[in-house]
Amino acid sequence: MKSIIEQCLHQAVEQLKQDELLADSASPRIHIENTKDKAHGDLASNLAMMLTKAVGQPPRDVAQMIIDRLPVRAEIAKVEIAGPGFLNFFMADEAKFDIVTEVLTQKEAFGRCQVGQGRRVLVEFVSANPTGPLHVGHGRGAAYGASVASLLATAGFKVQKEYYVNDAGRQMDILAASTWVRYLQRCGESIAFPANGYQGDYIYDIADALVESHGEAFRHSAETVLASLPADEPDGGDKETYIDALIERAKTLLENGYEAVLKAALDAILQDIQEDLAEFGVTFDEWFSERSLMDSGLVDAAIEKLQQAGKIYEQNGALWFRSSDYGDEKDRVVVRDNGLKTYFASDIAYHFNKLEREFDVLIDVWGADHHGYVPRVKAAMAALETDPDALQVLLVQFASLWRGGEKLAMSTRSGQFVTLRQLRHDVGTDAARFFYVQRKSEQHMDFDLDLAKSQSNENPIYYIQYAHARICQVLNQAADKGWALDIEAGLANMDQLEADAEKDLAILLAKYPETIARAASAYEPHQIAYYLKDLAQGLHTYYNACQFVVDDASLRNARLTLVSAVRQVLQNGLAILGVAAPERM
RNA sequence: GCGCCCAUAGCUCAACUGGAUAGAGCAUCGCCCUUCUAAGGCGAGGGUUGCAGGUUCGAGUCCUGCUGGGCGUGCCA
Repeated sequence: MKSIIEQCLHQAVEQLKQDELLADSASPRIHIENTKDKAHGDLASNLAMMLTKAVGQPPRDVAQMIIDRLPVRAEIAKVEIAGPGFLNFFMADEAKFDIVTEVLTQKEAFGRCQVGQGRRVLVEFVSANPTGPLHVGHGRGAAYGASVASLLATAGFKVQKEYYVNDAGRQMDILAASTWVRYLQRCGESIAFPANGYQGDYIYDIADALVESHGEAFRHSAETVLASLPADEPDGGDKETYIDALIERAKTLLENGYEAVLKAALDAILQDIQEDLAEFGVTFDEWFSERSLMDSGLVDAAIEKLQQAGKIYEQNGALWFRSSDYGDEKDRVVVRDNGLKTYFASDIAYHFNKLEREFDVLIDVWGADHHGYVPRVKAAMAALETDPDALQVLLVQFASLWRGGEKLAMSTRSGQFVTLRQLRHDVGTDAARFFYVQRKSEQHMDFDLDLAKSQSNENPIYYIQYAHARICQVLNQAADKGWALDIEAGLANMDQLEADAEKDLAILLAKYPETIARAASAYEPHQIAYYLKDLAQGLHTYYNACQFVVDDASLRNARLTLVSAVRQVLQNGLAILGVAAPERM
């Protein structure tokens, strides 16, 4: 419908040019919006106001000039000038229900569009360090990233979802050392856990599995392990120095066994994360290993490239990248004075690699605490002569959890945090996915556990699911009476629909495709959530206003056809958000 | 100190990218189940959009300066 009006307005503008009331060079952006107030018709355009200057007449006069040149269309019942110069379009009632046919013929494809034009987009999200289970903070990134990915796919992008696994570097050594100490404790060695180790209980589970599979193969006496190690923090030492020494000791004593311990820990945690996300309805096409980047020499190659571009210099024994040449606050280290490459070095290589895989758009979903990182990654892309604008970093703010009216304090280092798995078990996947995604990502959000958990009218997810279930049950009941829905008869009798609730529903259905397009181009799945609430409300209003299963076959089929179109759109929208559409509740 | 993000009804949040009288849910107060699921519907009250300027036909939205909060500002990841 919008496109029809757009065409008409376009023709009117051309006619204005022919009549020499408007310069040929003028090409106004034709903007059509949905009206908030029914008195303003169904759709409105501000075109006349936009053209005020170009035409040199007051906006309302321009509006009249446009109306005089509008082609006549059956779908448009009436056009009015209103307010400061708005053009208000009133749709013909018959035309309002055309959308129902579209929905029911396109089915799950209804709402798809081509704003993506088949461009290849890589959505990288979650990418939590594999050093422990996912917590609720990761949950928001997971829900958001997954919804953005399916939103983009719906909008005509070719989407690949990727999880970047930080399986290289010192944190992996700390993980191995933490696991080894727990393992030694399980073997009966009296050895204190390092202050800088990963404290969580899950390390015990990995150690237990290690005992199970390898017996005492990695056991060394506490005396041997601790011999001449510096003091740990509780004993007045430095925890960083201590754990580095402990790591070195582990490598020396375990030799090849060290890799085995590390791999056991890494595999166990990765598998846990993978299962956790799968149960959350979040899957990936690729789990991209940082270590594989290192091993295949891509990190060295990327540094080499920067060197050739003259963007690397040495200072204090380290290699620095001149990111400040590209707007970063200061230069950044890529190779430390001890020869180790930084995380940033891997990230440069990773992003370069993404583009080499011929993606047109790169989307990174990051926690907002990493925002300071954006300029240096873009700087690296620019230095490598790739387009920094191809990278779109979407920042997700933290969610604070509330229970019993109190904010839950969380700290990762002490292992005191609510895991994503706990959250799922507590409130269920549907409610969790919906709650995360119903807020704009850059908005700080409060996650009310009691509300998400409550199976009541306070919980918005049930409101939408209930609308879907209601439609299913109505259709079932009609079928039970021998009045199975006849869509053909329904579509042929749409003129039977005269109630306001019915017209409102049809207009809501027509808004779905544009909601998808808008939400996709802004990376805002929350718009889908709000739309679905509106659509569900329209259905509930209709349900209370009219009886669907009536004796009159043509009216009955028309009504059931309308609600089955609503059901289809509810399904399509919920699928994007990763929320189930139950048939009964 | 500097940089980025945020501030909208009592609470949690929207507002179609600058449009008409700023909207929902929850909470409060009225109504509606012998009729397809009341996890529902209809209605009422509730606002100087943090403050002060500016840009223009028009600002919650854009620009500047304040106030208040979050985050960042490592040869950590």
